[in-house]
Amino acid sequence: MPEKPYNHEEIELKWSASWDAQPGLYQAADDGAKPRYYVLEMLPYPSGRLHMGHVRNYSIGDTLARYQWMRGFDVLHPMGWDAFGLPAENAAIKNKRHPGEWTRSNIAHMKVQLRRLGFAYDWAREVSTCEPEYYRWNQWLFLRMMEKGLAYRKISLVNWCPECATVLANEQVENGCCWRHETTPVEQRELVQWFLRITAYAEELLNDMQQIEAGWPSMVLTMQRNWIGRSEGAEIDFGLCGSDEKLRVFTTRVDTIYGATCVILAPEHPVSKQFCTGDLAVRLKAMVDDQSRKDPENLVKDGFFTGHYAVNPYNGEEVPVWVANFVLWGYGTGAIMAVPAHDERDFEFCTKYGIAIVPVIRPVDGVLAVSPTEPFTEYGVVENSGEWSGLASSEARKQMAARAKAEGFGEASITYRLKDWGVSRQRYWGTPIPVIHCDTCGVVPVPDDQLPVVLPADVELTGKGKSPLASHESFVNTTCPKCGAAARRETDTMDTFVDSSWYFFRYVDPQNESLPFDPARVAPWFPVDQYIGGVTHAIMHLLYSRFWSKVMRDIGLVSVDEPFKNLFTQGMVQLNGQTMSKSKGNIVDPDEMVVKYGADTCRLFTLFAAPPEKNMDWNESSVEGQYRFVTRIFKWVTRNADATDGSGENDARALRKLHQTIAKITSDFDNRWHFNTSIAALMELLNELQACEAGMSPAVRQECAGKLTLLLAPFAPFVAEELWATMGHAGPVFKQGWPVCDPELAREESLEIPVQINGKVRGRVNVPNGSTKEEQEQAARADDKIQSLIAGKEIVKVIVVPGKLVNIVVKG
RNA sequence: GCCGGAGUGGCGAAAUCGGUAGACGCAGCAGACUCAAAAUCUGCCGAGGUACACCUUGUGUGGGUUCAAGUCCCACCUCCGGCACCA
Repeated sequence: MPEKPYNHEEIELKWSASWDAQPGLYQAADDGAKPRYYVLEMLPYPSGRLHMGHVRNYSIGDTLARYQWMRGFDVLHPMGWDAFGLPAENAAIKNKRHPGEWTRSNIAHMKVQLRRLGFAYDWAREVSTCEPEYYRWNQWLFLRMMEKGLAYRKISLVNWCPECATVLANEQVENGCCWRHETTPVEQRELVQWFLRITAYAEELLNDMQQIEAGWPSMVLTMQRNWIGRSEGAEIDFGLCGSDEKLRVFTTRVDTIYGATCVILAPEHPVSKQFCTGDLAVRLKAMVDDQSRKDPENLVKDGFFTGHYAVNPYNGEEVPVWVANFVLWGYGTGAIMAVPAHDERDFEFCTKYGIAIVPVIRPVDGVLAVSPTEPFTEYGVVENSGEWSGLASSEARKQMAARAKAEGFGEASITYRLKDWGVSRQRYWGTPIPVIHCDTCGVVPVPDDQLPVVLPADVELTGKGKSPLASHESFVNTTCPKCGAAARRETDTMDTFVDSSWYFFRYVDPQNESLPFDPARVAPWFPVDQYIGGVTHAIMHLLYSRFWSKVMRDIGLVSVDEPFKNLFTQGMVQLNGQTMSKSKGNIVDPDEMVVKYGADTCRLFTLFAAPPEKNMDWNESSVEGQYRFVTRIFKWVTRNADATDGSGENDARALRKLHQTIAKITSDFDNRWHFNTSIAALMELLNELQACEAGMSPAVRQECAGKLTLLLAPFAPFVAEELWATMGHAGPVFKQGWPVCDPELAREESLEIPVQINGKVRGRVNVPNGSTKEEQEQAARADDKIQSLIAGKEIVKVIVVPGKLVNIVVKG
């Protein structure tokens, strides 16, 4: 067969149409006949167009999915849409289009893009979170959480983004600003809000990390561990002078309590308000409202004495009660005991205001400081602390907390940085929270058989004022399911992170109308074998998903503790070292790439440019290199596929490289996913085959053409399918068996090994593969050049690493 | 400040277990083909030297361990990510 020219457009459009016409092509059999493999990529927000980050994420996942098909697994590879969210509302306001219409047309376009790129998704399992068929189960699950006390309402200070006109979860606040509006400071507002009790699972979220330690990047686990922020300590009640009330503080260093020289309250603490009257009330108000507290980096410690005193329960000493801007209301009890001798912050504060500094801990091998110039914050030996003096810090912590418990003025306690997940959003385009407010019955859950609470379509969006649903009368006005009286619907919607916290379960049973999914169908697919997405979701999405899975397990829907066995976080796609973004105007459009070079080239380039976990820079001229590679491989295979001539003197050489390449790529897949080196190995193979071509027999040409096509298939599905069909084989190519390396054929007959003298390479000798140490040493010594270099010198020793090198150590 | 990760040619990178540093590709240079160009093919391509099948030097900096260090240890510098008054 003469070589064919490579026409990417013709080939890709042809196979694209063919694959689209076979809806069952990428479906999992789900019958247990083959071992199952679940490849999951984070579902996109339907913003309108795919960006290069999507292309990279999905190229990695698709390559893995196709490889696992070829390895004989029953692969589940679904895709869906994280379709609720604020951008749809904003776009609707701007363009006077309904958010649903905007979202659905975006989905339609992006789906075309995904298909054009050749990603092998089972579209029969497509999930779109803005459809009532999906979000009714958000509501159903929310009601189950209410029943278990895991969803609750409370008044609290919450993060409010004025730009979004809604509340944000703690996880959605970055540097005091909204995660979507990086320059908009988040305000604190006191509102009644719905919360999910993620803190009830704090301990489990920490402990179960050992189940996924092997399969998750340690950085993500560390970030989650820090976010949860478990801290062991004690809560201690200080008496208030002239009152029966107590003031509770949290400390991790109760062993230092004899050094406490004041108690400090957060400005928001109720006792602060109680103690501050007259002028102090004005100072307090100013401190509460002070926006600069949002920026902890530049916050200057500031505080004032309330005029009140508290009593240290251990030694009866009276200490002044202060209010200070650096004490956080949201952590611990919102009040601390200040031990300036043993805490950096307390030292800074007390030095500034001339509060006494009393050292009570000495270094294990040192003496107690007299008038310290800096705090000693490490563990040591307790001194000047009554009966506890002489104890080691760690021991004193335990014993002193036990005493507090025994005498009723405190107890050992564990505090978390993690707070409950605020899920209320005062926006339209989200899942309505399924409760009804009745004047007589209070908060009443919507009964299951009335789900879903459907978002009304006819809503006026202005972006101003309160939640759009609140002014929709026919939505708001309803009757109480309990007493039948007139009542009002809840008008807040759920955080969209609820939607993405369990969608991966729904994929397994996406049409289920009586449950979120059938537990029996879901069980065999979990945990997900491989989850792939950006590290930006390390805390929010991944922590919420872990939490939600545990709740579903406790409801009896799921049998695993952890949803994702293996997590892979891919790097960002950048242009000239900068993140691509609309505001910077440096977006590379995948569509243009596909038109110009084809999907195969686009995919190969994203995989070749860098290992998948690293950030990669988009460089158009490098893309052309991939196009050249695809063209060369296409031409080589088409002109050799049914070759009839050739001597065969290069057969062994060609087959050796072929089988070495099979081993290399298989190992890349199984061990580390460095597809850049896999593709480099394919290039090396092609270079070698071109060099050998004239001397290859027809049978070996065909053999190499076929295997090369199979090795290429996970990376460049279109051209591989075309070549496979050209060779007259039945497809699809990604369901063929993955080539197996024959170690005999891959084996090198002789090896060139370097000969070093004193660790410097001085020559190279050829030895038969499998030579003994002695044979290698002999070959090295026999080399003319080596002989002349060691002549007359004393050989101290000779190190031989079989197949690797010979190092002769000489003296003189 | 604390916790991670990284630093290798002009560029993206490779070296997976301490054993030939720079595979593979991009860009560049030279040549072949061509009236010419593009495409394609061949060769060269870290730096310095040179007798060009050779020598010296070289993986952020400075030390160390080792027959041997990009890789291990100590100290430091720079960049990226996360956390950051969490008591």
